[in-house]
Amino acid sequence: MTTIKQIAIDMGVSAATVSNALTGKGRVSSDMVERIKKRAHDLGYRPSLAGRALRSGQTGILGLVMPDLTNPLFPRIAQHLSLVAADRQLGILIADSRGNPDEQTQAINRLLDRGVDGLLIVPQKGTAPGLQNVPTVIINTASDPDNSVSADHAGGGRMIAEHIASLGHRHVILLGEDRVSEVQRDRVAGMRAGFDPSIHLQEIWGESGIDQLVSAIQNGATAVITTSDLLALRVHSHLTRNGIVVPHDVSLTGFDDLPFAIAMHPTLTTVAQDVEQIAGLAIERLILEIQGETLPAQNANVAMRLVIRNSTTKQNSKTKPEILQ
Amino acid sequence: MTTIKQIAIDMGVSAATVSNALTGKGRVSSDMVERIKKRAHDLGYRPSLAGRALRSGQTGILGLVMPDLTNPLFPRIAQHLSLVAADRQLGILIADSRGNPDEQTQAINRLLDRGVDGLLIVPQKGTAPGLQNVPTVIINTASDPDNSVSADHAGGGRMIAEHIASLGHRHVILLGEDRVSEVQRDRVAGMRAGFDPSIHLQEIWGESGIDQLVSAIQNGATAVITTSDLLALRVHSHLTRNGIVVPHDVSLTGFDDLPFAIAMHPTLTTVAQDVEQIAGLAIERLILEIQGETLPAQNANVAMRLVIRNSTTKQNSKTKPEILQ
DNA sequence: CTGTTAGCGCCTTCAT
DNA sequence: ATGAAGGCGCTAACAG
Repeated sequence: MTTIKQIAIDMGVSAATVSNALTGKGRVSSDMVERIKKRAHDLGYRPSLAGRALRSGQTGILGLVMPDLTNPLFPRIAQHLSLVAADRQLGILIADSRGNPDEQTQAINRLLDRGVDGLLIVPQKGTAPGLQNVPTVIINTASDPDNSVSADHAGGGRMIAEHIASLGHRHVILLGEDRVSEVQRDRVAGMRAGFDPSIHLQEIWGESGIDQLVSAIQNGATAVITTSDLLALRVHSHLTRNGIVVPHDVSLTGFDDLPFAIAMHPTLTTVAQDVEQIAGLAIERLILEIQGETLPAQNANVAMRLVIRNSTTKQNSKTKPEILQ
Repeated sequence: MTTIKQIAIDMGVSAATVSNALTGKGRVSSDMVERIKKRAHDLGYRPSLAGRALRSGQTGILGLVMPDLTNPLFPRIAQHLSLVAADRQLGILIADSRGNPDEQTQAINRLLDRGVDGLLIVPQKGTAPGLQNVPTVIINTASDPDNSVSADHAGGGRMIAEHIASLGHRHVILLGEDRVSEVQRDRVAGMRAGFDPSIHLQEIWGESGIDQLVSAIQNGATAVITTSDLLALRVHSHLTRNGIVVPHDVSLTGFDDLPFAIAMHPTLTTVAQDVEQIAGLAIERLILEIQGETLPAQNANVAMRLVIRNSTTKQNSKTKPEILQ
C-alpha cells in the first residue's frame, strides 16, 4: 500500500503538501499539484479510508436497515441505493432486522458501532425505530409521522381505483394483506378514496379474506383489487381453481409490479414504485442531514405509476360466472 | 463518544491497561479487569472501529458483489450472509455490478478501496472476475474452476429428472433460460444425467424454446422441466392460454423455490437451495482465507432439496390434450 | 507557497 | 501487574 508519506519522501516534500495537492486544497503551486498527482497515480496510490475516517470522524458508509431482506422490494431498493451511493463515493452496509423490533434495534446498533455516517431505515411494520442521534432517513409511507421519503401508496391505490371505476365496475372487493402494516393501510385508504360513494365496496383482509372471495363474487363483485402482486397471484390461483376466469369474470389488480407480474396469464395490472427516484431522494436528503442541515420533517411522496395490463377489463354487466365446486 | 483514554483518566490508570483489560489480553489483575469493564459499560463505551482498523489494517467488513441485485436469489443470499456475518462481528458492504463485466471490476475496486477484508463474489454469468490479491470466495456453480461454494445445481437437476422419471414420463422437454450461464448449463446437464437413455429428451432454450412448447406437447411430451421458477410460471401461463392443463396434461417443474411458487395453482414442484448453509460455508471459508490459511481450491457443493408440490403428477398414457388455437 | 507539529483511537512493544 | 511511548494514515492549524 502506497501511503501519503511514501509519496512525500519519494518526492522530497512533506506529507501535508501531498495531502493538499491530492485533495485539491489549493495551497500548492499548480505544477507541484500536477507532479504529485502523476506520481501518486504511477505508484497506484489509494487513500486509506481508515486513516481518513479516524481523522475526520466520517466513514463514508451508510447503513441500510430493512425489516426483512427477503422483502420482494428489497433487491430493487438496495440496487438503486447502492448505485446512487456509489456515485457519491459512499458505501452501503446492510443489516437485516429479521422481522422483529428487538432485532431492528440491534441491527441499528451494529451499524452505529461501525461508525456509519447515516442510516436508511425501512421500518418494521407497525414500529417506530427509536431514533438515535444520527442522521436518519425513514422510508415507509406518508402516514408515518417519522417518514422522510416514500412511494405515494395512497395515490397508487387511488390510481388503481380510478382505473377500475373507469372500466365500469360498480361492486368491488378490496383485499388487504396485513392490517398491521401502515403501507397496506395507506394503500387501502387510497383505494377507497378513488371510488365515489355510489360504488359498492367490500373490504376484506388476509387469509380469511381470500376464503370469502368466491361468495363475494357470486354476490356480484366484478373486480378484486389487492395490496400486493403476490396476493394477486394467490387470488388468481384461487379463482382459477374455482372456475372463475380473470379478467373475463372478474378483474384483478396487484401492487408493486414485481418481476413475475408479466409472467402471469393474464399479465397483471398493477402499480409500480419509482424506486430509483425514492433512492435518489433518500440519499440526497441523508447527505444533507449528514452535512448538518436541520431539515424540516418533510415527507417526499413519490408518485406511483399505473401499469395497465391484461388482468383488468370492462365490466359489461354479463351474467354471473358459474362457480364450480 | 467515550474513548479508552477517557476511561483511563477517569479511573486513574493508563490507556494501555484499559485496552488490555477490555480485550482480555490477560495482563491485568482480574479485579481491575472487572472494574474497568463495569466502568466502560456504564460510560457506554464503544470501541472505535476506525481506530482499530487503522491500527490493525483490518476493517471487519466483507464486500458482497452480485451480478445484479435484482437477481431473485439475492435477497435470500444477502440475508443469510448478513446474519452469519453479524454473528462473527463482521459487516457486509454491497456492490452491484450492474450486469456487465466492466462494472463488476469497478464494483470490486470500490470495495477494495474501502479496505474490505475479503470479497464474496457471485460472478456475472460467463465471466471470471479478475482475482485480486485479496481473500475471495466465489459463489457460482461446480463447473466453474474458480468456484468455492455453491448449490449443487447439477444434483438439483438430477433430482428433478429422477422425480419426473419415477412418475413414468417417457418424453420430456428440458427448457433452459440462457445458454451463457454456467449455472443454467449445469442444471440442464444434471437433468440429462438423471434420465436413462431410453427416455426421449428434447432440450430447448429461451424465448424460441417457449414457442416450440405447444407443438412438442402435441408430439407427445408429457413433462416440461425448466431451469427457473420464473420460467416455469411463464410456461404455465403460456400453456394455460393454449388450453393445456398442468399437471393434468403435462407436468411442470421450476428451480429455486421462489416465494411465488406456492402462490401458483397448481403449486410448483421445484428444487430449493440451502442458502443458509451456502452462506455459512462461504463466510467460514472466507474467514479462514483472511486468517491467512492457504486453502485448496476446494469446491463445496451443497445439496439441493426437492420440493414436490402439485405441478407434477403420474403420466398415465392418456390421450393427447386437445390444443386450442 | 510549503513545512512542521500534533492528534484522531487504538494496540503493541518495551520498560518499570 | 501496570505505565509510557510510539505509530498506523491522514489532515487541520499554525508556522515559516
